[in-house]
Amino acid sequence: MTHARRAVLQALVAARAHVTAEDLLNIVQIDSPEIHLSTVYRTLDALENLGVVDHVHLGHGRAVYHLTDNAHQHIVCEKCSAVEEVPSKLFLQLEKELMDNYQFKVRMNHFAVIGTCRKCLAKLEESRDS
Amino acid sequence: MTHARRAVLQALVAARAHVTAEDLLNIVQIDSPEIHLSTVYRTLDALENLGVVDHVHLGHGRAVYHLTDNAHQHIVCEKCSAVEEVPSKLFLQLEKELMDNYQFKVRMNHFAVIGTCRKCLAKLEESRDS
DNA sequence: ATCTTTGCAAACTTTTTGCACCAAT
DNA sequence: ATTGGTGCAAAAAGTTTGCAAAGAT
Repeated sequence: MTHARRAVLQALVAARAHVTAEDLLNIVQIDSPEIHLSTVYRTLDALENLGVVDHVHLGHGRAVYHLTDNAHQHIVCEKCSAVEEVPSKLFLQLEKELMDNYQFKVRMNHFAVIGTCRKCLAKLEESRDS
Repeated sequence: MTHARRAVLQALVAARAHVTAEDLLNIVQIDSPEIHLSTVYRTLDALENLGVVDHVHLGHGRAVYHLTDNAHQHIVCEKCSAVEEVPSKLFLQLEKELMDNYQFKVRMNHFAVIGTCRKCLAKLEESRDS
């Protein structure tokens, strides 16, 4: 357990949400500006191997990291990029079906579910009306 | 409609499966070696805007492209990278729940569902026994 | 003393872009 | 003739790696 690792882990706990590697870098650099982005990646990698941390792809580009205990999924609007969390239990039936029919054990939360959010759907409605 | 676009579209139809931009490049270059990777990307982009093509992220790195009409999802094993297609109807209930509870219109197939496939699960069982 | 981790710079992978030239209507 | 598409090379964006120096046990 080194200084850098402690700092990254603390930042991750403090963030209490999905953060990118760069977000974490910005947080840890407030107190420890010498810490490098590659150290953040290596620490996250180590923490993932320990099963403490997971990363999720919310969309194109950057991945976000979070502590493993959060039992939720992410739904991401492809129009406005809004991210919402939804409880994992909505996915239970799908997980069961994939297990029963394909003997496939889903790790559902690795990718976000993308689509169109409430607000953007409403906007689309509006513009169709006019 | 130019030569390059025709070639890319033909390659995509011929492939009849998920292919990466580079796969497509390799196919079109058999007959038209002057076609460039950036043209493939630009053509795919144009075709996506027309709604003819979709791309899916199967895992880290490259995306795969396919014609829009294929109504299936991809499940990808994170251990062995095997890709399997599953019918969209397994996802209907989830789509309905997200719509009813969150007014969120899923575009389910943009990301693959990742997890562990039958074979790799079996291997894990074995190694646990020994 | 040994083995691991760090900082740094540089590589890497996939995709996008600027630009001058060429092709399609 | 004009608008848009193409080839190329180079940039971007996100992540990974090689290495020598520094740190942990």
